[in-house]
Amino acid sequence: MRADAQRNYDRIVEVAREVFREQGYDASLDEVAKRAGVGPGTLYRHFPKRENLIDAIMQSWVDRVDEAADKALAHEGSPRDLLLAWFEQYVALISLHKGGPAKITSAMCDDSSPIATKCQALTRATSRVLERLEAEGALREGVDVVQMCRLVGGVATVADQADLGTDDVQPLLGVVADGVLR
Amino acid sequence: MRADAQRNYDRIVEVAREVFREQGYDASLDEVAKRAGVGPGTLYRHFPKRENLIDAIMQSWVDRVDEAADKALAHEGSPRDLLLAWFEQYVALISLHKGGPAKITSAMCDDSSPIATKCQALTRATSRVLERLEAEGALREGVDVVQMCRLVGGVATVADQADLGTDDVQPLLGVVADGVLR
DNA sequence: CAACCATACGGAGACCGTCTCCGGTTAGCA
DNA sequence: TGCTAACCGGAGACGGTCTCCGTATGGTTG
Repeated sequence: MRADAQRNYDRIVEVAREVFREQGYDASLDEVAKRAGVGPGTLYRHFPKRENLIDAIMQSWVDRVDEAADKALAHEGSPRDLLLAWFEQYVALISLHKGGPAKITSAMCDDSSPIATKCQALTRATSRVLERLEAEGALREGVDVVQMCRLVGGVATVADQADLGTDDVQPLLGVVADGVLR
Repeated sequence: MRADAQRNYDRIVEVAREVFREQGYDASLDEVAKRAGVGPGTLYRHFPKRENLIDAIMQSWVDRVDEAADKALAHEGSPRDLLLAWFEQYVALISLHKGGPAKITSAMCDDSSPIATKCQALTRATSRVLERLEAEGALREGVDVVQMCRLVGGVATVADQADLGTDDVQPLLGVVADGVLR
């Protein structure tokens, strides 16, 4: 990649992160281009689809997912506490930007999605939590990772779109936890 | 209302129902106007916001909600069966059009929304089911109607956006049911 | 039945976002 | 220094939302 191309690429990602933080994942891409000081053509050449840009923004995010799982697993407490701790981390991670929960949850299991690797990071981290619960015999039969991600993702999506606060979200996660644990 | 206005109003609603069925709630409103043989101005005068049009389309829908609740309540079986039967009805009702689950679920509890009365019909029907379960002592403490609607709505939203089939949705509803029942 | 006017129509067009095409520019190399 | 492949970026096509305003018409009144 040529030096100027790399420069533009980095600048676009940086600016997009800022714009998406302010306006959510539906923000205008032309606005991103403008703020980055490049033409729309340049932006679309580097990132043909919006998802490609989101993917680029999320590069460092994968590490945070793993760290969050570590943190939840380190926490001592009942299986329910562990699960709830992870659910909260999960929701927080996918709700970083408005529109995120819907984008990420609907891309789950779609390997052709540009953000597929990001979804895999989430399912992998959730698996780690689930394995611990499994080992403790705290899990109901027939519960699998993808289901859990969809359930929690669904809660996060509703919370995101209806602008719910933590107080409204917590009980919902509680129900999901109860439905999944013995 | 003048006769020609009424004629146009009815025609727009009729056409919109058709277009939304084909293309979901995000369909172009200009297209609706065109197919209805009216100008965009006419459409927007009758329905200033997309939700107003959706609301008009859903006029008869409220009856179906009540009927669906009747049907679920008539069904004999365990509390879990009853709840699952209602959940499935619920999902089906709000998933009639693509984009519906998200629209309806995020309008829940927002009295200023044009489709507020429709949401109320849903919560009312859900209440009836919940009261029955309550009377049977099958419900956990601290579960309220809105939470349930959000949970099921969340599942429906994910299913809608990720194009999930019934086979994928059913287990999710099962988890919610287990989380809500004793 | 004619005249009037409040009401409603509808299309031109402003505005915004997406995305492409292509003439011009430039980095990197020989 | 000069060449060329790679890259830039802006003009503009396209499609959607929504408004404004000149025009048409339904309904009423004398």
